[in-house]
Amino acid sequence: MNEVRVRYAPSPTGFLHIGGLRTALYNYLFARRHSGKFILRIEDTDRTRYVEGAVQDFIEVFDWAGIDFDEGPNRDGGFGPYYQSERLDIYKKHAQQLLEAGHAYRCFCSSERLEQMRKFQERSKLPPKYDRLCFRLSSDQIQKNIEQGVPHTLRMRVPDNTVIRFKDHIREEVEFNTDNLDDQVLMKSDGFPTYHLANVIDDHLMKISHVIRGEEWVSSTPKHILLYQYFGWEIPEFAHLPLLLNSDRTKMSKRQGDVEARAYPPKGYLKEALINFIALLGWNPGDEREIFSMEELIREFSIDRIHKAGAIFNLEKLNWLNTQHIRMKSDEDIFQMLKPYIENSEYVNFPKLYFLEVISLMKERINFIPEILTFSNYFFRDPETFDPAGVKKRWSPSAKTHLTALAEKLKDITPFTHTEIETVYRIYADESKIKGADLIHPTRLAITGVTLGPSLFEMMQVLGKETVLRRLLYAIGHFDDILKTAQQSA
RNA sequence: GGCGCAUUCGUCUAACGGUUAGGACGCAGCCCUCUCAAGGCUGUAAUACGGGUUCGAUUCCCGUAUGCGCUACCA
Repeated sequence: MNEVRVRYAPSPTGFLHIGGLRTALYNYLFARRHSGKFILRIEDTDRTRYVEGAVQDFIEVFDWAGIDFDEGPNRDGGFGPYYQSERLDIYKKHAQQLLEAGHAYRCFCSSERLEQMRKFQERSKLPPKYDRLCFRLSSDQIQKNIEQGVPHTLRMRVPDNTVIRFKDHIREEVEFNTDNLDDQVLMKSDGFPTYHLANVIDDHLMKISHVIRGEEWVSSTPKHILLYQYFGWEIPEFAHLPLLLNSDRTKMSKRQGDVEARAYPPKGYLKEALINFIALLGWNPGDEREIFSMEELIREFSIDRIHKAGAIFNLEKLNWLNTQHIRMKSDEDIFQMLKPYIENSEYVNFPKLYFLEVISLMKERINFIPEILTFSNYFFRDPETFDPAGVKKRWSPSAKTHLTALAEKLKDITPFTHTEIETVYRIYADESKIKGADLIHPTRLAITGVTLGPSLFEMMQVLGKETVLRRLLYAIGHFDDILKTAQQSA
């Protein structure tokens, strides 16, 4: 195999969506797997749909996700420029070449005429194709039109009744008859090329070895092959990826969940989880492993194992993968990810060391990074409310007596470590002939206000003696009020 | 409508002619346990349909159905 060179070639008509991210990822994995190059090319030939900031968004998301391209905007690899809008001369030159060889012709038809023609064809149940009116123009007429400055496009001349076959790495052999192909516009009247022309020229000039793109391009591939043949160029390998779908099996779009990749990081998704997840949407290693790092994906990835059918983006599995990857992170890494949320919270003043301790207790209990702050806010503030159901279940008059006695004992514990605390609790339970649980639950409720959370004794250690005693004393002091409130809450 | 592509548990998927059709998410139950998670175990649930080919089809072929893509001077 020659050097592997692949590209992700988005059109900046919107921010990067999940499907695009997966296409880019597969290209990237394939390139790295084969020690090749991954190129980012911006296909900005449609000036009417251009979205400001889209290119910036692509680059930011790739940067976040760890998909680094070898060539592209601001990363010259000797095959630039990488914006198609800066390559207009190249397209013009090649278009001229096709024109001279008779593989393309000028079309002076107005968009009004084309539209009427299409409507008629639709009504008559004919295949919608250009009727080649301008192909039959005499050279005199063409000359006259040009002199009069009639705007025109350049269309490719598709041969009649010819079968075009190509081998797709994912779907075996695909076959088209050229009779079903339109004389595609190659150059628009504004001087910009269409996707088909620019794409083929750039893929060739940039020495792209494998075209890995979405399934929506399968039906245009025969046109591209024709162009390669017209130019006398070597045809690259093709792999058309299955589409990503909404939960109702329609093509993935907005309205249903977040399709823009940029929406995921702020929600607390790890790049490792997102990458892992989308890699598995249409690909699998052939065994039962499911957790992969980028390095492992690069090592294992193979085009031949890409699935054929479209896949629904299943958020629940992504969430599960997120918890898996969170648990594999160090406390320090999680702290770094949590930092922006801390800075935006009222807890900014707590020391880093304290957060690290909270993280080590919480990281196996959360699905998303920011939940460390929201689920366990009792690490940062005294409880103001007490879960009524928990109170009703756990607070008995005897609990008040025990809590009072325990508060007294806790004062003397030094160092205030979870083992020491637990020992005191266990001994007290034994002496009082009650179950540990009957002490633990009321204590938890008293110092956190809720019935869930990490191991009580470890939590007490992190909170510190002072805070624990303050909360305990408060709860004992308001014991009856809290109980009454809980009972009233039905 | 035409052309193309696809079709295994609800979802992501494995099985490339012979399996009690496997795994994962989700859901349910049990175990563990100071709660919640996590973990362990068990359960739940699928080859779209109809014909062939074959000793034998999830697997190969042909139809049908369904879904999706394309059918622009959009990509």
